[in-house]
Amino acid sequence: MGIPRGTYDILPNEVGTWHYLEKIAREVCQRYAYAEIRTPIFEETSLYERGVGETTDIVEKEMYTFLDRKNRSLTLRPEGTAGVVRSFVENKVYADMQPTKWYYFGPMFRYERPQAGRFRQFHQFGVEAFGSDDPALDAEIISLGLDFYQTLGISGVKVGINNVGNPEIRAKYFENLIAYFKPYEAELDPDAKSRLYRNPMRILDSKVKRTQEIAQEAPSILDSLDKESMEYLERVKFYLQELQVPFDVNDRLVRGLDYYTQTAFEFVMEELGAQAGVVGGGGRYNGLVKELGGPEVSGIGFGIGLERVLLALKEQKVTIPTSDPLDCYLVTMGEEAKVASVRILGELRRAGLKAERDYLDRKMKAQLKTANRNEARFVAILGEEELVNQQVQVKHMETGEQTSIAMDQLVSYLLEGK
RNA sequence: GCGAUCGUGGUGAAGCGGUUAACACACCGGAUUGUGGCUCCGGCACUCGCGGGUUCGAAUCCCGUCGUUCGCCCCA
Repeated sequence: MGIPRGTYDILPNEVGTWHYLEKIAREVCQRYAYAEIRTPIFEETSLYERGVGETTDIVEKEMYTFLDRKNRSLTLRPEGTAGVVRSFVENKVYADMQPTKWYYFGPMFRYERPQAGRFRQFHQFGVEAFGSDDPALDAEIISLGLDFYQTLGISGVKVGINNVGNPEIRAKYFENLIAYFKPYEAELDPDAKSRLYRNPMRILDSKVKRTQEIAQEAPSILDSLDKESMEYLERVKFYLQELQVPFDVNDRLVRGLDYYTQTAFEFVMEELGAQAGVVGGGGRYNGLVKELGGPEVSGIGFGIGLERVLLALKEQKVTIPTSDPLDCYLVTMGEEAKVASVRILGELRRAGLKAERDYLDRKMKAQLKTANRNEARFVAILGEEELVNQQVQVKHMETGEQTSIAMDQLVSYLLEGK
């Protein structure tokens, strides 16, 4: 037996880091007036088939799908947006005042070969906003994402944006691309060839040299955009400038999910290696709410991969404040003292102090060592002599100073120093 | 799904065909009958992912298998 492939335990000494990520995410969202939503970790399989798109890699080969005892097909969520949109529709939140601005946080599941910054169970922090077509909202979302990285202390995250039009425009653009690539078909690498008729946009960011050369002169989607989409892109750019968000327009930027319309964007950190460089991505999905049974309400959001954020923090040697020192470690000597310590320990804890004692019958020296390891601010020593006098020796671990105080004064003494 | 890589104690690692599997850190104990962070001493792998094979002999070679890490596809 072992842990399933592509998963990992977050041990207590790492949990502090995760708490910190969540805390920053919540604080940033709070500033932008987004509220947290929690949806199930699994959904009906058809939600993803319809929402994410039948021909996407996620749906074709990466879903953790299973039948429950009544033979319903369920799937562990591979991404966050579909479930959130389902909830938006199912709870008729569109009937409330708009826009609706939500964020979420949690594990996602994709059956893939693990790699740097890629796991089968991984964690995303995501944001979704419904009910507005204002390009200022696109800019707000992008800016929120960037703010998250910056607040964490990560620098050098680049924003790439594009406009992928709408399904009709994309269909037309695909034709243009196919027409362009067709004469070169024999020269394309096998991957590119197989994508030619399925999703020619993917050929554009090929890493194969010859394919790259051919793709260099390929038509840009920007030339296929209608006036409305072009203008939309311009407005988003304008608002990003207003928000002082640096960005690059990247007309080759494609996202892996079918539902994107208009704005598509990515957060990239080049130094993180081949796969992990994209630390977040998102876009607008104006048809998705309707596709999933709701009214015609537009939406936009992003997903940020937290394992990749962690990689970035490590790469940039950003340290995270996680220490949680003990207020008092109770050192006992002798059976009677040990018994008496139970009551004292209880009092300390009820008074709100983080307190601990030895449970392994270790010697005083070992107990002090443990206290030291646990970063105890104070140690209270209880031996036979103290017991007789109803006193404890209180030692301040940093200064080494030690004083004798009455047992019933211990709580107030420790609280004073806090 | 494909390619490569590695798999030795709690951790990081040496050993790469021959009687006792280095070393460091961590952990436990002692030096110090009741005082931590430093120092010194001692303890801690009948065994080298698992299965099979080659050999007089394998942690060391071969095959398989499982897993790791990295890359491809794709993505966070």
